[in-house]
Amino acid sequence: MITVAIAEDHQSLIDGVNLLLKYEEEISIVGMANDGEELLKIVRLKQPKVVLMDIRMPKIDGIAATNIIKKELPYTKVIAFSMFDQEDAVRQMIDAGASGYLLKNSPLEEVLTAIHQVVRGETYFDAALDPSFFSKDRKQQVKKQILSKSEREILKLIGQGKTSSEIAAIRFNSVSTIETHRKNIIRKLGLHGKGELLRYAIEKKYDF
Amino acid sequence: MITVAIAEDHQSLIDGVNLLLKYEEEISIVGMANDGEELLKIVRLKQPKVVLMDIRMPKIDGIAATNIIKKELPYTKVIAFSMFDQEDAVRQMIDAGASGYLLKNSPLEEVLTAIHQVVRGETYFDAALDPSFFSKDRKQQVKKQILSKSEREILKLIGQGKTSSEIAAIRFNSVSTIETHRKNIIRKLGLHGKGELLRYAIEKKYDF
DNA sequence: ATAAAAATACCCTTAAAAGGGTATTTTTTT
DNA sequence: AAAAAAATACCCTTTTAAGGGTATTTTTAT
Repeated sequence: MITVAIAEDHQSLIDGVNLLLKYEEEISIVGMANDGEELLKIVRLKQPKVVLMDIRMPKIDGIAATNIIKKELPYTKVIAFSMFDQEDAVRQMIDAGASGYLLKNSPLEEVLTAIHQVVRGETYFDAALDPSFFSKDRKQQVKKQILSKSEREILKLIGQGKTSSEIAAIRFNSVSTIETHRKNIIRKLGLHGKGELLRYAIEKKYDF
Repeated sequence: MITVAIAEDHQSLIDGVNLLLKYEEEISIVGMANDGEELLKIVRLKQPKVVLMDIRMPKIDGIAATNIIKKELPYTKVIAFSMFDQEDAVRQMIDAGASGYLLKNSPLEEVLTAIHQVVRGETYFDAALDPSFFSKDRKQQVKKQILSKSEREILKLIGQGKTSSEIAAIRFNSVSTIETHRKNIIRKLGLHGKGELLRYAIEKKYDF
């Protein structure tokens, strides 16, 4: 039996993961927490094999919590479960000892894959992430299309509230180019609808 | 001399406040921190009269930090310095013992007013806040126009990524009504430009 | 009862953004 | 050298948001 604890700020996400894992016979959710403090209590008590860890949490954030867990219970695998890709966050989570990094807008089935992979001692990183974070031999685990350098730069500027024409001016591109990049980013990340890209860009900025 | 410490995640905001307070002869910034842990160290060491406290901070959040400070140094006045209005945050900061609550999109001069007011033993709350949080006799301190119930509801939905037509469907209003509300919210909060309202709504959601 | 505030809903225009293409040039990788 | 990927830039349409009004009804407070 794979025991799992979930630490997640947003109850809806907990519910979603719960719904998914509830019917997995080899996986059992032994604890849920809405903040880092609560999580640590649960982890100490239940000693789960895997922790699905939100990075952004009240009281104790995911990075701090991961550090504490890996120190106290080094065999516990931590999978970061974050709203969006954020370079600092990935770096810090890996440094803290996380075995995986999932994006919340990924299909929930990825959670299952990641759990099985980390209990086997492997790592699992979602693809919209910058692949330079993990060593070459892990590259094949990056399945989804990732954002190119330009795309990441533009995403950052979008997150700063810039419009396409402002970004075009900054980068000495035509507006068309930025709009093409926007469309490619949207396609690669699987976003839909008007505000989604801006939401992604803004939340990514804060999600660490 | 009024000694002030600033705890703030975003260096640019620290710089801004610093620039403002640098030329105030009766105010002296005795410490700056980028996270709650660092802040507590500084506060214990320097014992400032006033702490400008970001709510959302790494390691120890503003609410936890305020609780600790008010316990250890009850004469230290804490002014919450938050990106946006968030009911829970205001409530929790007041409970933790904060003497004031500023919004970051307020004019910087308000920081000065707030500092002087709290050292006199008074409170200072920014106006885009729901006035029901503070007692009637403090109402006159609420100067700016505040959002009405509908406006706050719509702001919440905007923050959830809903478009005007979706919000109209949810609330059984016409799209025109929602658009009018949007315009009024924008006007009341002093926002400008395309993504600003969405940015405000999204960030508000996370700022606690 | 009568102001004042809030909620409702429309008019207009403009500017983005998004969703759908195609296409060329440059850079990188094999 | 050839293929693949990234960056560039245009075409088209539709939707949404925003900035500028005006205006009626409903609710709340004095």
